[in-house]
Amino acid sequence: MALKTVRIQDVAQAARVSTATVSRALSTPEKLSEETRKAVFDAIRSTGYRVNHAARNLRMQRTGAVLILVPNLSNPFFSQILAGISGVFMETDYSVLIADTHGRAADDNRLGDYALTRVDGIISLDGALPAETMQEVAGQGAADRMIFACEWVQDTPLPSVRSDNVEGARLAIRHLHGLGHRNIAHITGPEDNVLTHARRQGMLEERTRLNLPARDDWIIRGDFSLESGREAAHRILTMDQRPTAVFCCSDQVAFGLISTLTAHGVRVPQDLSVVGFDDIELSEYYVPALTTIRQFRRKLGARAARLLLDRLGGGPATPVPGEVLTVEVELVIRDSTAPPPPLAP
Amino acid sequence: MALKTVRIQDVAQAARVSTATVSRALSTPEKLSEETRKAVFDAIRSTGYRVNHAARNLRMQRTGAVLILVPNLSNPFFSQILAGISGVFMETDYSVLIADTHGRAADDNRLGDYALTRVDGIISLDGALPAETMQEVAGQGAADRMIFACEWVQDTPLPSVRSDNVEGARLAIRHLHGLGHRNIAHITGPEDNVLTHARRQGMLEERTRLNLPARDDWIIRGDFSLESGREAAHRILTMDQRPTAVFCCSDQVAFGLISTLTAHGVRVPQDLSVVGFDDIELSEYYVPALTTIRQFRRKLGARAARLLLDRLGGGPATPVPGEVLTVEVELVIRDSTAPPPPLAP
DNA sequence: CTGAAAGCGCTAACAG
DNA sequence: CTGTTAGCGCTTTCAG
Repeated sequence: MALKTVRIQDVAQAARVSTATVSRALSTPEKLSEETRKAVFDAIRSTGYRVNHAARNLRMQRTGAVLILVPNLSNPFFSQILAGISGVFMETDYSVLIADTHGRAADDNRLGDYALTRVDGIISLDGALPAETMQEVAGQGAADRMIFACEWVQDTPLPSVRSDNVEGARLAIRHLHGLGHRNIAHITGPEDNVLTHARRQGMLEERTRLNLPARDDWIIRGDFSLESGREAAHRILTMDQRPTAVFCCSDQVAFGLISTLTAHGVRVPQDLSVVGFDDIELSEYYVPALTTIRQFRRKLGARAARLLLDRLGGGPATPVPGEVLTVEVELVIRDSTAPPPPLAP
Repeated sequence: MALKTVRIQDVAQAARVSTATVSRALSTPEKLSEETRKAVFDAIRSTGYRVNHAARNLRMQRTGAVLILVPNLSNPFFSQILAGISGVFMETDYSVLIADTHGRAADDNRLGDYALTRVDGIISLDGALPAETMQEVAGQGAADRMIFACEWVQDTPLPSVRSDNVEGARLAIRHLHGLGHRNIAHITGPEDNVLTHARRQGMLEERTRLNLPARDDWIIRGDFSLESGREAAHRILTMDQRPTAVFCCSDQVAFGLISTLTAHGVRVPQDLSVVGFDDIELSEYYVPALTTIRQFRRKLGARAARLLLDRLGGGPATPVPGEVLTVEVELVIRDSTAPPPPLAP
């Protein structure tokens, strides 16, 4: 601020009106006489006035910002959801704050602090918020200003926007079954994650419905990461009876799996078929191009943003608490799936 | 805010001191008597007080936030830089605002608006800010509160933190040359991008130094994207004389290239070697695992954050304007490069 | 339709 | 070491 800051009062002076009028020109221009309005806007332009948000927010008892809680900023999966969210708020006068919870949400009561004094609302992409944090948020009356997107916390009354994870898993299994696979393994996410449960459930349901064999060691614990895909590959390589197809809880896991399998001479899809989940941009360009369940991440983010906006603005169609908005998913068939090898059992 | 908000005054009352004392307890606790300090902190705890940042910021003539300008949020390359930046600011009382410039930086004077009233400082990962925007920023005295990271704007006095792009390109070419390649192509970034120039320059320098053949059509225009890698592949497939190796300006381009080449029966690295740039997490898990130039993105982000922090705080070692901090890069050799095929010229 | 005036909650002189 | 006090720049009654 090298140049002295232009206040609303300077504008008022230049326009020969009161500060109240300038303020009104900004918020409710239609309530001013044509003449006055023009004078004010001319003054605004000539003085180079910019509103001071700190002052406005203080006065209005709001912060003008929303907080996005991301489990892991360096995971490309989230960036497109962020893009969706960010796109919506860009059109509003809210600023978007982004915080990485690093898997282990704000240890101290930082979240509480933010919830109360730094932001008007929160979108959490992290479903692993500690119960006490949730309590605090709820207890502080911030509950109607927080929603979940993508992930969510079980048994919370907060609304959420999520992909149809169960259906996604079903689609994957059905696709593999349609190709002739019967021995299908699944690499899960971390045990405490809601997505893990939803996808595994869909997988199990469909497996049962189709009467496919169930072996315990075909459910392999992972954590959505590339590394866990690699580990799963090693597990599979040492199995006495290998599955002919693997449904992975994320594309990253699928990449880790395929890369390691390939390095060990197992060909995908000739020897083993792989289905991912997410359809990140890269999946189309993997070798082989990955068959996967597409999540509309941008749309999901945008929808979450709008939902929060509604609640903040006391919008008309304010959804009931606990509402769940489900975004459809779709199967994208590429080159990582094929009929099982003829000689396989 | 269901519960009435606790003000500094309420704390003062509870602790039987003045508001000034409470304020001091928060900012300079060492200047209070043991006794008073304890009383205040007890009161803070019992009342559940939280500072109101809008008020503090208004008073202190600051905003308590920094803005990160990202060319494209959905590009995984940036997310880890963000993580690095975000990690540093997490330790401070600055909030991190993230805005996607969508390649075409804030059309309206939104950036100016932000620069002046919503944030104390800016880190731009976008080197393609229109000149007029830069002018505005400079003109507003915001120049000493803005820096670049990763990308930068040519001929600007603003400091920047960047990878050693030229050296990275040299390393790539040297590696390929060491394997026996002489016919090396390069897929560039967009023409108006500073990284494009730096990397191409390094590439050309080294090619000259090593006395390698230069063909114009071996410099292929791209734009860092997967799609542009695919397009480049098609170009290469139709060349009368194909290069035996390709140095790509980004890992994404390399993926697009390899995936398309593979689909057309060209094997990497047996028929053609490929080197990327960035070393995004996935590169290690690609098929084949990608040989590439590693950028320490997290470190780069963190360093940029600290640089800005210094300038905001008027830190001791405030760097001179225009300073360039260079972060080293390194060659990571994996499986996408090999000696050229024996039969090739 | 417009103006005067009262703060929003906090910090920083300035006194004591 | 602590208290008093004057605003930071804005919006919003309440009058006119």
